[in-house]
Amino acid sequence: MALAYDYKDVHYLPTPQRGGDPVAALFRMGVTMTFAKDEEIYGQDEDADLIYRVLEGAVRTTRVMADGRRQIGDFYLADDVFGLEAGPRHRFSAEAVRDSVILVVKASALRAAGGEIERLGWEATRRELERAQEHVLLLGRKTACERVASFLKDLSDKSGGARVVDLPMGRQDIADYLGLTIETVSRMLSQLQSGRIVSFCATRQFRVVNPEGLARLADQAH
Amino acid sequence: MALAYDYKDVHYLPTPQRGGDPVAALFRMGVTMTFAKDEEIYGQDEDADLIYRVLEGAVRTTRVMADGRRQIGDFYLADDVFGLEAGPRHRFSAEAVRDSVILVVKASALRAAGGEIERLGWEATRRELERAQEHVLLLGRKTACERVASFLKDLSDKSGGARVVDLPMGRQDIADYLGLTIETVSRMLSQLQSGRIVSFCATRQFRVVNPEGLARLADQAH
DNA sequence: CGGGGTCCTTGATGCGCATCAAGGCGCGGT
DNA sequence: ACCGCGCCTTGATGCGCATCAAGGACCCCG
Repeated sequence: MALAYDYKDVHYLPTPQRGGDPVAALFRMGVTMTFAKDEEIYGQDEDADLIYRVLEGAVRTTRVMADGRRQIGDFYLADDVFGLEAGPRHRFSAEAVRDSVILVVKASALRAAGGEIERLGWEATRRELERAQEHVLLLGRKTACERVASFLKDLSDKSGGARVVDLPMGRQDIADYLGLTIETVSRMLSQLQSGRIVSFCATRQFRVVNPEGLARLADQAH
Repeated sequence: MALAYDYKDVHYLPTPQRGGDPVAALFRMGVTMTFAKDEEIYGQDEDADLIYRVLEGAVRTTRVMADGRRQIGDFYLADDVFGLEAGPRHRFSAEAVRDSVILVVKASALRAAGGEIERLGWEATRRELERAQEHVLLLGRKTACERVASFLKDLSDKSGGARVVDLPMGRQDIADYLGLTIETVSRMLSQLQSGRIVSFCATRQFRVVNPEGLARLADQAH
């Protein structure tokens, strides 16, 4: 239901100023929308006419095979831009991982703006590509333990290297991102915990106990 | 050795006209270079100041982990553009799969050109992203047999849906692209052949015997 | 405070692909 | 033609992760 949204959810923005962030320029004429947990933001094979930015919450992009196997392309947290992963049509769908507030802008408007603004769109696309390529390496050549370690490290890095990190998503989402099953994810998390690499304060919050150990497990990659 | 090339390999181009191809505009002021089989075109962590187009031959992008595990990011055949997969520095290296002729242009020159030309660069980056995301799905959720089938179908599609297709790369490269071992690739190829899906005329050339069967195996993806 | 549902963990077993090992095939050199 | 070497195939075995199964932890709601 990307475009058939409720108008109560839409708010026109008075030129948001998010701390001198250059990407904010992309969204000067956007609208905000709210999505409930697990609500679809856009669907596989829908037109890719909009681009999006997370204000609050978390988003996943997913692709489902005919028999139900699911792959998550990426997660997007506060300030991340998504929806660029497409030609004319989206190859993945996007869903709210939990209740989320999303800023939306027309891609065509962006293209029309030209120059500097357009270049920011290219930059964002390039970052997406880099992340996708890291993901390819992870899925192609890392073990289950390395995948989970990479995932936790990535989350920690995204939070500016914080030692205590929240997991916005459940175990099934992690599994579908890492190309594993929920049981294997759970086992690897337990294993990392008993190896004093991380420590779970709650099901969805962990502490990095041994950052070097975590990096070593994650970055066997050169 | 991307930049320390031999000058004998460099030829300035008299505005190449490749059949009205729009991407050709990107390369109006490029130079051609030749690379021998397995020669490096650019290295991991090198500056990403150039973009490339295959004129003849084939190229692979690779990433090697500390312990030698290797992942191939993608293959590039005649007319494909590569080298966009990067911020300031390349995350993958690029090597010639066999003797190849490559057209090279400065990315900064392209950026300076602005407008229409720059947009083509964005388009090319977006196509790269789409391919990387297909690769993620393949590596995350497809079985060995499906991966090999997808690979063969992809090659056939790239050749305009040809029934008889050449494999420019060896089995090890296929394995490193698909996240498998060389033995498994070989076994799956044999299996597809005895299932009358494809038929190998030579080690590096096959015929698509049953296109629907191949598509069914490859495209369990919606 | 207790009941029920969802999500998560842990254990037992099995399978798909990796690993180890041994030839076979094709191709270039002499 | 023949040899030698690299690449590929095929077979035997093992391991890592999936699958199947059974609780346990947490949370919402009465």
